[in-house]
Amino acid sequence: MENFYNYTQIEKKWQDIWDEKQTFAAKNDYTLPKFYGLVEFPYPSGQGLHVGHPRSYTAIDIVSRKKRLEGYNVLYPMGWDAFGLPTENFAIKNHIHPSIVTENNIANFKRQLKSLGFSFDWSREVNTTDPSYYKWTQWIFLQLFKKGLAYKSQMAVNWCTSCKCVLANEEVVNGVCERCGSEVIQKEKSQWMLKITEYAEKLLDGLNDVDFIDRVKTQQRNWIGRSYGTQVTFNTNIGDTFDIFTTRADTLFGVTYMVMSPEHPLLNKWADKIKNFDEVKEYQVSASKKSDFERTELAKDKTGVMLDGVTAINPVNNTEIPIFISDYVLISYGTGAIMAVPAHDTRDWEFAKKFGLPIIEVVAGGEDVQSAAFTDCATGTLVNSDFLNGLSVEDAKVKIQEWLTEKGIGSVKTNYKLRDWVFSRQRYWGEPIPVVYCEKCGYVPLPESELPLVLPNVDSYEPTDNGESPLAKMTDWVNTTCPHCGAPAKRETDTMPQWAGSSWYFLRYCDPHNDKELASKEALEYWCPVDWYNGGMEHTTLHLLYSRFWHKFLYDIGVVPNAEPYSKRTSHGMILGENGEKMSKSRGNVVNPDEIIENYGADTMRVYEMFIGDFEKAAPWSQSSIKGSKRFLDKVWALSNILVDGGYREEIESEIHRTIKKVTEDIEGLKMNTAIAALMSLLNTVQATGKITREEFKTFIILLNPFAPHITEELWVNNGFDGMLNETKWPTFDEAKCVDANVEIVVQINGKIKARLNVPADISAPDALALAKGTDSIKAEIEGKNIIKELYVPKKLVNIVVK
RNA sequence: GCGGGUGUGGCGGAAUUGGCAGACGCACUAGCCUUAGGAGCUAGCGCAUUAGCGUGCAGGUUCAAGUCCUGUCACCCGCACCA
Repeated sequence: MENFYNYTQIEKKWQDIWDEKQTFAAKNDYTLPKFYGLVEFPYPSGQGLHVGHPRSYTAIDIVSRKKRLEGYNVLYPMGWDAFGLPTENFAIKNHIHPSIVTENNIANFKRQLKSLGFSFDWSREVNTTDPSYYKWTQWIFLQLFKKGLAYKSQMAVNWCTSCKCVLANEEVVNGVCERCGSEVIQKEKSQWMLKITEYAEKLLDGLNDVDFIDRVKTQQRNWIGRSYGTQVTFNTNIGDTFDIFTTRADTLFGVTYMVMSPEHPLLNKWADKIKNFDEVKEYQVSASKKSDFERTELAKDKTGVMLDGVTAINPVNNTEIPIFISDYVLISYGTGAIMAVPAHDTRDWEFAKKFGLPIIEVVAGGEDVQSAAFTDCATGTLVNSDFLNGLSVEDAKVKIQEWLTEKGIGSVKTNYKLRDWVFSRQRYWGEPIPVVYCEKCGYVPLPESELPLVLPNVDSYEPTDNGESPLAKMTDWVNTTCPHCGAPAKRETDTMPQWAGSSWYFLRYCDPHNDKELASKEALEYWCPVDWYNGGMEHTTLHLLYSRFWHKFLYDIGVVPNAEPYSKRTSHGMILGENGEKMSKSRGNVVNPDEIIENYGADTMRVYEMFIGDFEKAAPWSQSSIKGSKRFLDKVWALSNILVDGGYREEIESEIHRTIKKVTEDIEGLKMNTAIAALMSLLNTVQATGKITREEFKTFIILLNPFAPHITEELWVNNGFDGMLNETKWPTFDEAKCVDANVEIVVQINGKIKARLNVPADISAPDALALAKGTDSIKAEIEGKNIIKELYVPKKLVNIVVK
């Protein structure tokens, strides 16, 4: 038999068999133990599959295949997150309807995925652009609307001055339009919002109950950004009061001025009290003109205007202090106003220096506060603070809180960085928002019986001049009647963002053809939660957070059985170009999966991507390293040549047990690279003996099967094993048989290796030490010296300390 | 600035509770085989020609440190005036 196998033919053969037999279709038998493995469904772009996609898909495919061999009923589904801007832009540019572009792209992606031999259950394929799917996306929106979690709000959006069109944040690159390179400004528009902030607490607390990798949990926690502090009411010289939020109420005696955001509503109310209102007005205008980009760039250079005529009174000492407006205070966080403590806050310190304001130290223990702010909360003692003097920061916070509460001017307050989710896009290629606007009734939800509200098929889906959705031009579609009062009304013409369809797709996989509900109760009870979800870190604060939000909402209204959608979340590292840079067309370092499959085969591609390095870390592609994986599979193929009858041979039995243990555990820990290394080692051992027994061979190819499913199935039938490999059982190991009867230990003198000994694995410490000291080379080393200490670490080493 | 992470051969990367650093693979070198080799097989492969030195750098704990502690440098990712 030749040493090379015809991977093209073999892989096609097995892919056809799996397809035809529906080998990997999840069973609807809800009595079986289940495993729900999930990977992020792709956006079917025109570029086709990226070599990064299969890294994630292969890993969970391996887990899924192993779980099946272990007897689980496995759901490993795939679908298409197909609404979105690139498709729409491509459609506009090439004058092809987005639905056709989508259809073509999906066909290409599907072909590519199938050519990699993933064990997806294709009978459950979902597509977010399919009306029978987005019917339920719209349905969920209606439930959110009914519960007051979807609302309209006036807010600033990105506007391209040249395209005369609203852009999503992703379309604004370095402050200019991604498509034409023109300036992007902020424009006020009315937008649909989802009240994700209402779930901030639940989203945080839920993290304690799930098995997510730490960096995902940390990133979500930081993003939600809970901070505990105090809301304090300040009086003014004109009688009005206003609130500020602080986490450092202990520093109240160090407050030397106040700052309000330029957008603060009290400013207009105070217009006639503020003597320099013209100046204030001017500052407000210039602040509003700054783009986010400029605001970030100018972050270090503090600007502001002092109010002339209105001052604040510090409640702890009745000192009159100035009020400034400055854009370093954000209207969207806390109360839009702060107390400034330059001695103990870096930003306040910079501002105070620039405007020549006093800096009063109230926490001692740092450097001179005139040269830098002392912000450490863990050390330091209160000074210049009357009744707080001598306390630690921690104690002072408690005491001042009590004092403020007693006076009725301060209360405990929790704030979040998380903002509500801007949910509308002025675009064609998205789910229509199922709401009608009636002059009399306002925004009225469509009756559920009218869902899906189908995206009308239009000839022109280009953005309009005035920043409205292309749907706005479809007057036939737009003009309707109010579901509430029957009067003429207009449909909402904005569509949902791409994140909508992907926020619940994993639920649909449980029961994808259901036309009565988004999925049946029984299906959800059985399959939820997802047992293992792998995806990119870039989705941690977007898709992953959004979908947790929707899921928690669906749980609250009784649609899903669990509070958390995913039990376990892992994340893969990126596959970089050969030069170590991110793969991109412009860098010219993109690797095409089709070419790899053509030249090396899908099994080699899979093994290589798993062997490339630590799954969680980025790894550069290497065109020469991939040959090692191919060579490995060629050698596996050649094992048929040296196959003999028999069970595990005594001399390699322990290595086989160790390998089963290693591969079994490594797959669960996503350490695919070391699992493959263990299989390579076993192969090397077996090859050195010149033969392999049937039992050894059987174990070996089952262990390899999840990694390289085609070649192993072929070897299975070629060598006369019964049935199909995927119907067999995962091998088991015996812990007791994982160790050899004899092991090599090293003998160290003062920690330096001086000899190696072969000893029985269960040798006693005294015997091991005696044996070591009886060895010639060791005898010479300890001759005439004092033995201070001697140790035996079982199965590892002997260390003799001499002087 | 804040948060998270990473530093190990020429390269990708391995190393249970601290216990033989460099598994496995790539590249490379020599030999074999071949009409030929971007194929295969065999052997070698951290540095240093010896007892020595080696896991970013400097200390420390320990019989023993890639692993623990203190300090420090570099790079990567995320957020970015969140009071």
